[in-house]
Amino acid sequence: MQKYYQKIKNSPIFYGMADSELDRMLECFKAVIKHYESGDTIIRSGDIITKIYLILDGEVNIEKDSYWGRRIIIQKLHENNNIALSLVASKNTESNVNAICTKDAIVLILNYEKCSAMCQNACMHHGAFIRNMFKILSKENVELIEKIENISQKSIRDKLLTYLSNESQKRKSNMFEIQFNRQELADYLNIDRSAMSFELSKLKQEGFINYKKNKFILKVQV
Amino acid sequence: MQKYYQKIKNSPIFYGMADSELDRMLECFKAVIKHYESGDTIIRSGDIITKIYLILDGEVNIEKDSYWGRRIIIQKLHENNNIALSLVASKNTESNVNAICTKDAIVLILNYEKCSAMCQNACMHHGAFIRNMFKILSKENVELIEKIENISQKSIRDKLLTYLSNESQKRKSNMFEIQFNRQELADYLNIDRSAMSFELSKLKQEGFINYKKNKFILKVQV
DNA sequence: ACATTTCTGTTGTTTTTACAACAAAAAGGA
DNA sequence: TCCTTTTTGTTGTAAAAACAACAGAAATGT
Repeated sequence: MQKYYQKIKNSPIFYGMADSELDRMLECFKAVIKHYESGDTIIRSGDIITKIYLILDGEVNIEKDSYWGRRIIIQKLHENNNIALSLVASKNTESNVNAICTKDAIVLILNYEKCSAMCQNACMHHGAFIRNMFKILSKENVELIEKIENISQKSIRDKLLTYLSNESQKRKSNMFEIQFNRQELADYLNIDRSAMSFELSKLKQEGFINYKKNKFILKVQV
Repeated sequence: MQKYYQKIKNSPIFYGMADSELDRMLECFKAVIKHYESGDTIIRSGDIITKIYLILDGEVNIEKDSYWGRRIIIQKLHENNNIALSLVASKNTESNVNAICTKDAIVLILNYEKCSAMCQNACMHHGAFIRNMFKILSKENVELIEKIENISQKSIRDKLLTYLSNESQKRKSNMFEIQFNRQELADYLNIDRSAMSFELSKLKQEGFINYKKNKFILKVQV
């Protein structure tokens, strides 16, 4: 735990807390560190969730298997993102998604139930904690709406352009690197990989974009 | 304001507050009531948002016009739902969606900025308020993920079955009424209305579902 | 450096969807 | 009630996407 103290301290979930406060919070939440390897399932659809998972390092996909066996990537999560916060907070304890580790990860696990139930002792700072989580949730919310915008486009071309221009806006540059490989991007946008590759080539040929592997350049403002 | 006092009091956003507390909150937030007529635009994409809108009655669609002029319905909101909470809370003040009134609405408008900035006086209960909003946000989050699940399905048929079975689960009955008319449902699921109608007929013919107007019956567990 | 595996791009074919145009049914108003 | 308007269902056609199969490029391990 000590090894990751600085990382934990810098996490937005504990933003603005002094060391002594943080220590008490960690104790109150019965915090533990757990390591996952790429490919591990952190949460399986159907699991009863009572803990919050804070990613300190690595990469985790939130996925869903459709009834017909197709994978849907809902989100890709990294350092400082949380898993299951909204689920636990909404008392909706049964997960309906899978959390799959895609790059070896270090995860801080907080027993939220425990603390929120009988929070008399150390948690004068539960207030600050809630405010932080509130901010995190609201940001997630905005991101989910953005994802809805991306996948709500009519054609493969529109989905790509919307996704790329949203990424460009976020990075405040028309030159950026995306987090997905082609298959993952296709799963994220709910389109066929090969059809997507084809459309990307066309967009490159027509001069709208340029790319090499995961580095993209938007040539026109969409 | 007095006219709607009971409705405001019962709203989840003020859950667990005594009358005196509520009064002070409303003052602190400079709360006002505003009426909108069906068709009115409450928020336009691009607007700078600093207030939270709580729907006391009526219906509001959160929509987005794609660059190419197609309408996307992101959410349909009713009594007790809020508009712009996540936006304001994430300090992301420029709206990128439209909020359109679809049935005459009564809306309580709260000046969130004002209060959260200099909250010394009445707001000992700001804590309870934040906790309530936190819960609301987390619920919204779960709903957005459900919407993503719905529209991430591959075919029109799968989208319909996923949507209908999710609705059925929420109402805990295989017989339920949906909130959308056909055009709205098509816009929500991002599909063509006529193609959707055709698929609905087929599903009915094949015995998977039955429906009349907005009343649906799921005949098989999907 | 080489072999092996994974990832990405290309092409033709089949399937699905969007679109347009219209018919039928339902809702609303005078 | 009848007329008008809105909503929903049906059909054929054109366009787009999925799928499959494979080639080429890049990454990985030895």
